[in-house]
Amino acid sequence: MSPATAVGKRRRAPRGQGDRLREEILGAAERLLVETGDEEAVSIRAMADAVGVTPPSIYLHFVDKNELMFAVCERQFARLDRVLEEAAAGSDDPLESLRLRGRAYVRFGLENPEHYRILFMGNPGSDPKGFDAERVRTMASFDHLVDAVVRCIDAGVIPRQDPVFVALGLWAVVHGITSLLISKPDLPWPDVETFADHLCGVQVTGLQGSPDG
Amino acid sequence: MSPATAVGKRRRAPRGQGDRLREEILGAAERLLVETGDEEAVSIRAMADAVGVTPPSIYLHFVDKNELMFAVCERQFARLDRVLEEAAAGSDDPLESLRLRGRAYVRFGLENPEHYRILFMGNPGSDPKGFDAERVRTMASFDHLVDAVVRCIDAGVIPRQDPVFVALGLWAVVHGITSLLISKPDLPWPDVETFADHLCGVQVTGLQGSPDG
DNA sequence: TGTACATCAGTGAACGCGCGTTCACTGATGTAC
DNA sequence: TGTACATCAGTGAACGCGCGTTCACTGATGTAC
Repeated sequence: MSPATAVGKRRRAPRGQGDRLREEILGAAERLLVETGDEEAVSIRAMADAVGVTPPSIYLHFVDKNELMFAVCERQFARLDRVLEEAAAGSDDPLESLRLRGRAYVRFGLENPEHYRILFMGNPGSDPKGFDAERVRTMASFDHLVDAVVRCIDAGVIPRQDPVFVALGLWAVVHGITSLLISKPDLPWPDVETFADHLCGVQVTGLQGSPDG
Repeated sequence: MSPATAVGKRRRAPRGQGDRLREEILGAAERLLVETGDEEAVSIRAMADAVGVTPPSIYLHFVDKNELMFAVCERQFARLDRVLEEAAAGSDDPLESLRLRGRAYVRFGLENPEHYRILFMGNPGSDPKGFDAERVRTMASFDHLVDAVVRCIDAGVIPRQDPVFVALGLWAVVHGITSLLISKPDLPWPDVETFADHLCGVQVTGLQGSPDG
């Protein structure tokens, strides 16, 4: 069933619209990540097959696999940011908004474990080239998190201190929950939402009486 | 330089001591993880080469690659536990001891990123078979962490509550720091020890005034 | 209105590579007679 | 004390596989004359 799965379901794109295939390929890559739950399964051949095209066609739209995976990461980053912003908009209270953000982050990771994995659990050496620290540092969602922390500080619910430092700490906490649940889903975890809320809550509470620096 | 790197440096094991090679192979696997920083580089061929032996020899000592990687994980688990116990013994104060434990955990991960990766950042589907949740749940170091939490509760420095729940939370926090630093080492992180101490401290402080359940 | 041509999306076959694993074997060494 | 033999650590060559990538090509379609 694997070879020629999609044969015949695709018509060659009309003249000006070669770019259509590009989008279809990216879509197929994401679908393969979801369906197989395994980054290894996202091969040039598998993507071509999923789209109903031969492998060399991929190279009409991406110079190599690295560039393709880079594009996939970019799209997931944008999606994550969108999801977090929407969640954060769910409350006017800055602390509650921050909490919603954390909860949405964990949910995003658990609903899209392979997407999350390529974004934040990869080997830095084997991440798509160019998709490096600089890229992560400048990603919108991190700035948005820092802004959210600033709003909490301004509102007086978090003591005044370096918001980037606080943001990195909160990120580490939600990342810890998310990635550990992804890698070890069968441990006796408490309910996820409760767990995330609890840990974020504890973290924020702890910031109040921060004992040392 | 890669082929036959180790040629000649090995003598065939004497009669009763075939098991020697087994240990040498495991050692080579660990060395390869450290040196290449890439689990992919730990192939049957690479290990055989590192030990100065041909690939089929590996199968005299492991039924397949899965069993070999399982053995590597077991050894790392034991090593982690040893490291944590030694660190925790550094103080008689239960809270300080817990903190030392957290700090040592992060250090272990950052000093052995690929070892850490195969233990706690793998895809559950591609972890060595048998090295599953059941194995992790029963690993000594987790029990030891729970015990350490119990000691804190008994000493009154952490409010009385389910120690397994608290332990999972603390684990998630140190895992978050460790794994994020491993995957994104180039972000503008604060000093690692300080950061770990700070987050663990905040977490413990937060547990005092735990706002909800 | 008809035809030659350039454009461009996509193909088919092949490349070299490293992987895990299998199979029939070799050759040193301790042991039994 | 000498020799045949069983044991056992390790070898050499090969298997089939899927991978990323390249190369010369095909054939539909819009455009210029």
